[in-house]
Amino acid sequence: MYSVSITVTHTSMSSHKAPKEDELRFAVLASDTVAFRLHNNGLEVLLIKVENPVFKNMEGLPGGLIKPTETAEQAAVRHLTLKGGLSGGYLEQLYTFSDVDRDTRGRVVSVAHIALFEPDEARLEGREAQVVGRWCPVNSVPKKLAYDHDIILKTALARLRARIEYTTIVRHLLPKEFTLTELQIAYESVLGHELDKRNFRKKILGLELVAETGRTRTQGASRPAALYKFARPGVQTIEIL
Amino acid sequence: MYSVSITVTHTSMSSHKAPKEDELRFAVLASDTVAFRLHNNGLEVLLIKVENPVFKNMEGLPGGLIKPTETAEQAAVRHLTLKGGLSGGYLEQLYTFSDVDRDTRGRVVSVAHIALFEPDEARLEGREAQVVGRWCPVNSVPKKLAYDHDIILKTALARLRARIEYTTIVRHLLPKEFTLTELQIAYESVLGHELDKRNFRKKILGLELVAETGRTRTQGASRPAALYKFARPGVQTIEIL
DNA sequence: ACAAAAGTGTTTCATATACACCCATGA
DNA sequence: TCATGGGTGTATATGAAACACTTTTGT
Repeated sequence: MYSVSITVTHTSMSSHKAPKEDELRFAVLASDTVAFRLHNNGLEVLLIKVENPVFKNMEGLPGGLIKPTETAEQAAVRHLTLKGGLSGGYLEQLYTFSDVDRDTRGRVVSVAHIALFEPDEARLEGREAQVVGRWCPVNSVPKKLAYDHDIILKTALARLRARIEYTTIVRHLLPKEFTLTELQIAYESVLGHELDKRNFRKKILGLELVAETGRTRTQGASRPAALYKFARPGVQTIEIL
Repeated sequence: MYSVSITVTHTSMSSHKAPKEDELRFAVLASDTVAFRLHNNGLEVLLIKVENPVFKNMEGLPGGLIKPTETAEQAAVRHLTLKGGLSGGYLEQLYTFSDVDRDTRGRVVSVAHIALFEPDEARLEGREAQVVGRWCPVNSVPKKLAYDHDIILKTALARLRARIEYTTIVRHLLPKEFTLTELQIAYESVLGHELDKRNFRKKILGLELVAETGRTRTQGASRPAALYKFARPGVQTIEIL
């Protein structure tokens, strides 16, 4: 079924003598995902119990093998469903980690992704799946994670913080309808610092990224907040020059 | 030698029944590189003759297999040396292309990179290597390239254009010492539009990205130009917010 | 009436843009 | 002296940052 005929005529495959298939197919392909959600006004990552005895009692990122019949992205989705009962969510490729010794058990190349979940999507409900993970505030993540998952997480955080500044990815951390305060808290949670309310609103509204839904939400004993939605579908890039 | 023991206890590898090693190592890992240089005030890409008969008479990107003992980056460097006699250069990971059918001969997952060469480094000199490539102006690239290399090139160009705006990657397309006019032409070539000379210089000097070397260069019958170098080593990110 | 969160404007400062002429050199 | 590319400044407009009070609701 996945026994494919590899001949060595491709520019991407030329070599002086034709290698045997064993030499070509030497690595295991994996997919590890850094899943984020917002909770209690903070950014959280999904951590998973690791069973490899080398990393006894350590946690790591959810992930798993890529199958012959699926892309790296499809594998990421599948493993999130399997490990966390997570469905939906937004996925974006992060980086491919190919260090020769990154896995203790042999050559494993990992295509890492970032996943973002809206609050409703982010419940860990293992129905048919065994749920072995927990959401952990990014500031409380154990210093050491299994494998090179520290590095993957660090890379993911840097990327998320960079991209939230010039894209509308933040939308995938929020429900369809949200208040401007919720949007501001989302930015603050990811960036790790506070923003001025008036300037924030001026900027967001000025860019016409969001539109009023006309609906409002009342939260306890206070003035009702207008509900907004993102004006255009998908993640858009904000022109900076 | 590359017979590694893969057991299925990793969080990244759990599955209901343990697959055999053959099933785990099903894909060929490749590395394709989009190599850029500046030449005649324009941006050029390195294209290579493709030997796969499915893509008869088509060109593609330089690339090749990743070996069991090297990272994706090391493979990229090795193949650039092999195919183009190119050494040195700056390399940055672009994206991993894992579509199941992207290669006609079976499952090949490609970790693509962007490579930037300074004018001196960018000569195609096949010494021990067979040189089968040519530098092609980005605007004259054939509409159809082999495999999914159109998409890889498009992705690379978008990334390069984005990153030149908020980093100092452009340094790797220029010699160590350069005039401000050369720097401006580099930006214009990559971005594809002209810039105002006075505003450009004000901005570059204001950011203190470059420093005068004290040396000058005389070009024909005109005033000598001051030579600059980048002030700090490596690619730095320019704060935009 | 009060507590709690929503909403709103102005001033100041820095950066972006538009634009045209003089300078140093080799031929 | 002329042709060639190098180098410079100012005025205007736009966006960023700092900053505090009023509004609407539930209790």
